Order: sequence, then structure tokens, then C-alpha cells
Amino acid sequence: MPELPEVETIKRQLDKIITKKKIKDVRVLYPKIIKGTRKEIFKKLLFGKEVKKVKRRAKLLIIEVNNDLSILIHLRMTGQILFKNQNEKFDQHTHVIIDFEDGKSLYYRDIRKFGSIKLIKSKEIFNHPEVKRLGVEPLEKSLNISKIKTLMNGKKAMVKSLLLRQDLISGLGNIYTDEILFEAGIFPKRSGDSLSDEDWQSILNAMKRILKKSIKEKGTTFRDYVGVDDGKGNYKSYLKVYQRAGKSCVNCTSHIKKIKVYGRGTYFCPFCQK
DNA sequence: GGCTTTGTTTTATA
DNA sequence: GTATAAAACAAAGC
Repeated sequence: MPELPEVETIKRQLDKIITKKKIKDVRVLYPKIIKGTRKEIFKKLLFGKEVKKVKRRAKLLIIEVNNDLSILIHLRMTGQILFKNQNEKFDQHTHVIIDFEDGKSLYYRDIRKFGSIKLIKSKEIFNHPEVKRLGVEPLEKSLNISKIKTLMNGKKAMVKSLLLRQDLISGLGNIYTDEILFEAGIFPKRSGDSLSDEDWQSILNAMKRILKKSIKEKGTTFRDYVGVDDGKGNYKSYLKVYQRAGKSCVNCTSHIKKIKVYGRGTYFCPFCQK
């Protein structure tokens, strides 16, 4: 489940590795992953292009190539990007391969096939609907207490659903919302307008602290997430509630419970989170 | 073969 | 019209 820290990890790794590499070929094994462009056009447009920069916006990975073109990648649940030799073997879950002139390749692998790859003109990126709708980045300095209060003002929905809304704050997913709410000591079903200023401050602090720590640990590998070197993320060992149903709370003697909130499996401590 | 999984979009409801 | 909740969707694993 690649969320902000996982995508940021991939972005940092990729930017170091593939800038200035020239694309020699593109192999499309499962065309449905590519949205909005026919695979022949997709291949043709990328042929011979050079990678300029790798960026991230929320959970989106953006690979800029020359001619003002950008590859927009959303990994959804099980998407992976692997950097390996061109002649490397790949399995049935590998759907798109970008070959570089130097004998290296990027492999897009996705067990569930929920992810997407799009080709967009770089100057149109910020007007692209998938990017335009996104709210503030959680680690931006501009996301301070007054900003978050303005964003959430009058919202009566459950706090977990507010944190998952990408048009308010962009980049949080199921793992980190649960961890943030535990750290802040707030029950996920609390309505937004029941939270005090202190509660929002706790959420804000937990959000920044947890995301930064997870980026440092190269993200969370629960099942499928790996970095471009196939390496796992170490934040799993810091998880306090996510996927810990039945286990004891790290702060008290209660046991972690699992409920459904906003249609999502949600983990919390019934004693620590009010 | 039904249930689960997540992020996002779409539809329904208040 | 707006905010929220619920359902749908993508596809595969168990």
C-alpha cells in the first residue's frame, strides 16, 4: 500500500538512478495499465527520450522526460517499480518495462493491476484532474495549525475519513491515518467538528513526525511494497496499531481492536483513543 | 466462489 | 447546492 512515504522513497531512489538515462525501448505486456494513450503511441512518444527528473505529488510518481513530457504513475495497492538489468527474468505480474540504452530497465509490476500509468505534457500536469484536485502536502511548512483548522472547519465527517480525503490533505492512506490517530490519542470515528484545537494540534504533530520517520525508514512493507532495489521498508517494526488486532497496546494493557470506518479496516486502541 | 484488500470515483441520501 | 455515506470498481489471492 504505497502511501506518501513509500512513493517518496521510490522517488528519491529513482531520481538518483535514472536521470540522464535514454529510453531505448518500451515493452508493454498488459496495455490496460496505460490509461489515455494507446500503447503504440505510448512507445513512440517515449522512444529516444531522456529522463530529466523524478518528482512526487501526494501518492503520484512523476517521471519527467525531455520534450516536456511526463510519465504519471499511481501505484494504488500493489504497484511496484523495480530497477534491474534488461535481460532480467520477470513474472506474469510485470506489465510495462522501460529499457534504457545502458542495458538497465525499469519494471512496472502490479499483482492487483489497480495502478495506472499516464503520459501527460509537463506543462499540463497541474491542470490534470488527477493532480489538480489534490490538497496540501502534509509535510509542507504551510500546513500549520491555522491551515488545518481552516481546512477542517465545520466538517462533521469522521476524522479518519477527513484525513483520507486527498482534496484536503494529500498523501495519507490507511496505514498512516490509523497510526496518526493512535499517536494523537483520537478515536477514528470522532466527527471532525468535535475535535478541539489541541486535538488538531496533536494530529498535526503526529502526522509530521510519523511521515518523516517512515521516509527515513524507507516506508512500510506489509506485503507488497518494495523500493526500486527490491528492498523492504523498515517502518513496519514501528507500527503501533495497523494490522495488530488482538495484540496488546504498546501504551496500556488493552488489546488493539479492528473495526470498519469509511469502508476501511481500521485499527485502534479502545483505551488510548477517545 | 465469496470475501477481503485500498485508493478513487460514482451514486445515493440527508 | 452541499456534505456525507454507501456502493462500485479495478483484479487477484486465499
